[in-house]
Amino acid sequence: MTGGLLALLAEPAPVSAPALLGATLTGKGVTIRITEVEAYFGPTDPGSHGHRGMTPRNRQLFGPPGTLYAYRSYGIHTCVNVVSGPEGTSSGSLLRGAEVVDGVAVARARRGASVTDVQLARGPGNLGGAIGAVLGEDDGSSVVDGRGPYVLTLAPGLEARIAADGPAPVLAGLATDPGIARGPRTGVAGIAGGTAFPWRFWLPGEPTVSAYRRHKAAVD
DNA sequence: CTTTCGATATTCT
DNA sequence: GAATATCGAAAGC
Repeated sequence: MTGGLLALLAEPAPVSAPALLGATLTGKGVTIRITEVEAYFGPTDPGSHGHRGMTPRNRQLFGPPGTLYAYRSYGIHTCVNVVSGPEGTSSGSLLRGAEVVDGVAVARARRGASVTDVQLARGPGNLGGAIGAVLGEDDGSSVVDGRGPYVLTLAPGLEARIAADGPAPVLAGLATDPGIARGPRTGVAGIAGGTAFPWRFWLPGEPTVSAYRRHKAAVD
Protein backbone atom coordinates (compact mmCIF):
# COMPACT_ATOMS: atom_id res chain seq x y z
CA MET A 1 0.00 0.00 0.00
CA THR A 2 1.14 3.51 -0.71
CA GLY A 3 -1.56 5.44 1.10
CA GLY A 4 0.96 6.83 3.53
CA LEU A 5 3.20 8.00 0.75
CA LEU A 6 0.36 9.92 -0.91
CA ALA A 7 -0.59 11.50 2.41
CA LEU A 8 2.96 12.82 2.81
CA LEU A 9 3.26 14.05 -0.77
CA ALA A 10 0.05 16.03 -0.32
CA GLU A 11 2.17 18.49 1.66
CA PRO A 12 4.36 21.10 -0.09
CA ALA A 13 7.94 20.04 -0.76
CA PRO A 14 9.62 22.01 2.06
CA VAL A 15 7.54 19.93 4.48
CA SER A 16 7.44 16.57 2.73
CA ALA A 17 10.98 16.49 1.32
CA PRO A 18 12.60 14.93 4.44
CA ALA A 19 10.29 11.95 4.05
CA LEU A 20 12.02 11.09 0.76
CA LEU A 21 15.33 10.44 2.52
CA GLY A 22 15.87 6.71 2.80
CA ALA A 23 13.09 6.02 0.30
CA THR A 24 13.84 3.90 -2.76
CA LEU A 25 13.09 4.57 -6.42
CA THR A 26 12.95 1.52 -8.68
CA GLY A 27 12.74 1.37 -12.45
CA LYS A 28 14.57 0.59 -15.69
CA GLY A 29 16.69 -2.07 -14.00
CA VAL A 30 18.03 0.07 -11.15
CA THR A 31 16.99 0.72 -7.54
CA ILE A 32 18.35 3.75 -5.68
CA ARG A 33 18.10 4.75 -2.02
CA ILE A 34 17.71 8.52 -1.74
CA THR A 35 20.24 10.26 0.53
CA GLU A 36 19.93 13.94 -0.47
CA VAL A 37 17.09 16.15 -1.72
CA GLU A 38 16.27 19.84 -2.19
CA ALA A 39 12.77 21.33 -1.88
CA TYR A 40 11.32 24.01 -4.18
CA PHE A 41 8.08 25.92 -3.70
CA GLY A 42 7.03 28.14 -6.60
CA PRO A 43 4.60 30.54 -4.91
CA THR A 44 7.17 32.02 -2.49
CA ASP A 45 10.52 30.65 -3.68
CA PRO A 46 12.46 32.71 -6.26
CA GLY A 47 14.74 29.71 -6.86
CA SER A 48 11.93 27.49 -8.11
CA HIS A 49 11.45 26.82 -11.80
CA GLY A 50 7.75 27.42 -11.21
CA HIS A 51 8.10 30.80 -9.54
CA ARG A 52 7.39 32.77 -12.72
CA GLY A 53 4.53 30.67 -13.96
CA MET A 54 4.09 27.70 -16.21
CA THR A 55 6.31 27.10 -19.26
CA PRO A 56 6.58 24.12 -21.61
CA ARG A 57 9.56 22.84 -19.62
CA ASN A 58 8.18 23.10 -16.08
CA ARG A 59 4.50 22.34 -16.59
CA GLN A 60 4.73 18.90 -14.96
CA LEU A 61 5.88 20.62 -11.76
CA PHE A 62 2.31 21.90 -11.46
CA GLY A 63 0.86 18.40 -11.67
CA PRO A 64 -0.57 16.15 -8.95
CA PRO A 65 1.58 14.80 -6.09
CA GLY A 66 3.76 11.88 -7.13
CA THR A 67 4.37 13.22 -10.63
CA LEU A 68 7.94 12.95 -11.89
CA TYR A 69 9.29 16.26 -13.20
CA ALA A 70 12.43 15.85 -15.32
CA TYR A 71 14.30 18.76 -16.88
CA ARG A 72 17.49 19.41 -18.82
CA SER A 73 20.11 21.19 -16.75
CA TYR A 74 22.70 23.40 -18.44
CA GLY A 75 21.65 21.78 -21.68
CA ILE A 76 23.40 18.55 -20.76
CA HIS A 77 22.17 16.75 -17.66
CA THR A 78 18.77 15.31 -16.87
CA CYS A 79 17.61 16.04 -13.32
CA VAL A 80 14.61 14.51 -11.56
CA ASN A 81 12.04 15.91 -9.11
CA VAL A 82 9.15 14.32 -7.24
CA VAL A 83 6.17 16.68 -7.33
CA SER A 84 4.31 17.25 -4.06
CA GLY A 85 1.75 19.63 -2.60
CA PRO A 86 -1.68 20.42 -4.01
CA GLU A 87 -2.03 20.20 -7.77
CA GLY A 88 -1.29 23.56 -9.39
CA THR A 89 1.22 24.84 -6.81
CA SER A 90 4.49 24.07 -8.62
CA SER A 91 6.20 22.38 -5.69
CA GLY A 92 8.63 19.51 -5.84
CA SER A 93 11.76 17.91 -4.43
CA LEU A 94 14.91 17.60 -6.53
CA LEU A 95 16.66 14.25 -6.03
CA ARG A 96 20.31 15.24 -5.56
CA GLY A 97 22.02 12.11 -4.27
CA ALA A 98 21.36 8.40 -3.88
CA GLU A 99 23.01 5.04 -3.28
CA VAL A 100 22.51 2.43 -6.01
CA VAL A 101 21.29 -0.59 -4.06
CA ASP A 102 20.38 -2.79 -7.04
CA GLY A 103 21.32 -2.84 -10.71
CA VAL A 104 24.82 -1.47 -10.18
CA ALA A 105 25.98 -2.99 -13.46
CA VAL A 106 23.13 -1.34 -15.35
CA ALA A 107 23.83 2.03 -13.75
CA ARG A 108 27.55 1.74 -14.50
CA ALA A 109 26.84 0.90 -18.13
CA ARG A 110 24.98 4.23 -18.35
CA ARG A 111 27.50 6.31 -16.41
CA GLY A 112 30.79 4.83 -17.56
CA ALA A 113 33.01 1.93 -16.58
CA SER A 114 35.40 4.04 -14.54
CA VAL A 115 32.73 5.49 -12.23
CA THR A 116 32.89 4.17 -8.67
CA ASP A 117 29.84 2.81 -6.86
CA VAL A 118 29.56 5.88 -4.65
CA GLN A 119 29.74 8.24 -7.64
CA LEU A 120 27.04 6.47 -9.68
CA ALA A 121 24.13 8.60 -8.40
CA ARG A 122 25.96 11.31 -6.45
CA GLY A 123 24.74 14.70 -7.66
CA PRO A 124 21.48 15.45 -9.50
CA GLY A 125 22.84 15.13 -13.02
CA ASN A 126 24.60 11.87 -12.20
CA LEU A 127 21.49 10.51 -10.47
CA GLY A 128 19.35 11.17 -13.52
CA GLY A 129 21.93 9.43 -15.66
CA ALA A 130 22.20 6.41 -13.38
CA ILE A 131 18.47 5.66 -13.44
CA GLY A 132 18.27 6.26 -17.19
CA ALA A 133 15.84 9.18 -16.99
CA VAL A 134 14.78 10.46 -20.43
CA LEU A 135 12.82 13.68 -20.84
CA GLY A 136 10.46 12.51 -23.52
CA GLU A 137 9.29 9.34 -21.82
CA ASP A 138 9.63 10.07 -18.09
CA ASP A 139 8.72 13.75 -17.61
CA GLY A 140 5.15 13.77 -16.29
CA SER A 141 4.98 10.08 -15.43
CA SER A 142 3.80 8.93 -11.99
CA VAL A 143 6.03 7.36 -9.33
CA VAL A 144 3.09 6.42 -7.12
CA ASP A 145 0.48 4.65 -9.27
CA GLY A 146 2.68 1.76 -10.43
CA ARG A 147 2.03 2.45 -14.10
CA GLY A 148 5.01 4.70 -14.80
CA PRO A 149 8.59 3.61 -15.44
CA TYR A 150 9.55 4.29 -11.80
CA VAL A 151 8.03 3.40 -8.43
CA LEU A 152 8.77 5.25 -5.19
CA THR A 153 8.73 3.33 -1.89
CA LEU A 154 9.01 4.98 1.52
CA ALA A 155 11.85 4.18 3.90
CA PRO A 156 11.31 1.04 6.00
CA GLY A 157 8.96 1.66 8.90
CA LEU A 158 7.53 4.95 7.69
CA GLU A 159 4.30 3.46 6.31
CA ALA A 160 3.64 1.80 9.66
CA ARG A 161 4.29 5.02 11.55
CA ILE A 162 1.90 6.92 9.30
CA ALA A 163 -0.76 4.27 9.75
CA ALA A 164 -0.38 4.43 13.52
CA ASP A 165 0.05 8.17 14.11
CA GLY A 166 -1.12 9.95 10.93
CA PRO A 167 0.98 11.91 8.44
CA ALA A 168 1.18 15.22 10.33
CA PRO A 169 2.97 13.91 13.45
CA VAL A 170 5.34 11.89 11.28
CA LEU A 171 6.33 14.95 9.24
CA ALA A 172 6.67 17.03 12.40
CA GLY A 173 8.99 14.38 13.79
CA LEU A 174 11.11 14.33 10.64
CA ALA A 175 11.48 18.13 10.80
CA THR A 176 13.45 17.78 14.06
CA ASP A 177 14.94 14.35 13.45
CA PRO A 178 18.60 14.41 14.56
CA GLY A 179 19.37 11.86 11.84
CA ILE A 180 18.44 14.37 9.12
CA ALA A 181 20.58 17.41 8.31
CA ARG A 182 19.30 20.57 6.64
CA GLY A 183 20.98 23.62 5.16
CA PRO A 184 21.12 26.08 2.25
CA ARG A 185 20.59 24.70 -1.23
CA THR A 186 23.52 24.00 -3.51
CA GLY A 187 24.04 25.81 -6.78
CA VAL A 188 21.11 28.17 -6.28
CA ALA A 189 22.07 31.80 -6.96
CA GLY A 190 21.13 34.86 -4.95
CA ILE A 191 18.98 35.01 -1.85
CA ALA A 192 17.19 31.78 -2.80
CA GLY A 193 20.42 29.91 -2.12
CA GLY A 194 20.98 31.42 1.31
CA THR A 195 19.81 30.45 4.75
CA ALA A 196 16.45 32.11 4.10
CA PHE A 197 15.59 28.89 2.24
CA PRO A 198 17.28 26.05 4.20
CA TRP A 199 15.58 23.44 2.04
CA ARG A 200 18.41 21.03 1.32
CA PHE A 201 18.00 17.82 3.31
CA TRP A 202 20.48 14.96 3.56
CA LEU A 203 21.48 11.92 5.62
CA PRO A 204 24.68 12.88 7.50
CA GLY A 205 27.63 10.60 6.90
CA GLU A 206 26.29 9.05 3.70
CA PRO A 207 29.08 9.01 1.10
CA THR A 208 26.59 9.44 -1.76
CA VAL A 209 25.62 12.95 -0.58
CA SER A 210 27.06 15.44 -3.06
CA ALA A 211 29.69 17.93 -1.91
CA TYR A 212 28.31 21.37 -1.12
CA ARG A 213 29.59 23.69 -3.81
CA ARG A 214 28.86 27.36 -3.58
CA HIS A 215 27.66 28.83 -6.86
CA LYS A 216 27.42 32.57 -6.81
CA ALA A 217 26.87 34.85 -3.85
CA ALA A 218 24.40 32.92 -1.76
CA VAL A 219 23.11 35.23 0.92
CA ASP A 220 23.86 33.98 4.41
C1' DC B 1 44.38 21.54 -2.39
C1' DT B 2 41.44 25.39 -5.20
C1' DT B 3 39.77 27.85 -9.30
C1' DT B 4 38.45 28.12 -14.16
C1' DC B 5 36.19 26.73 -18.02
C1' DG B 6 33.59 24.26 -21.80
C1' DA B 7 29.34 21.82 -23.22
C1' DT B 8 24.55 23.71 -24.30
C1' DA B 9 18.59 23.66 -23.68
C1' DT B 10 15.52 26.68 -21.83
C1' DT B 11 14.14 30.96 -20.24
C1' DC B 12 14.46 35.83 -19.40
C1' DT B 13 16.18 40.51 -20.57
C1' DG C 1 22.98 38.21 -25.22
C1' DA C 2 23.08 36.46 -20.34
C1' DA C 3 21.94 33.35 -16.71
C1' DT C 4 21.04 28.76 -14.91
C1' DA C 5 18.42 23.61 -9.45
C1' DT C 6 25.71 20.69 -13.32
C1' DC C 7 29.84 17.97 -14.15
C1' DG C 8 34.44 16.84 -14.86
C1' DA C 9 38.74 17.90 -16.84
C1' DA C 10 42.48 21.02 -16.79
C1' DA C 11 45.25 24.43 -14.84
C1' DG C 12 47.08 27.02 -11.00
C1' DC C 13 48.66 27.21 -6.10
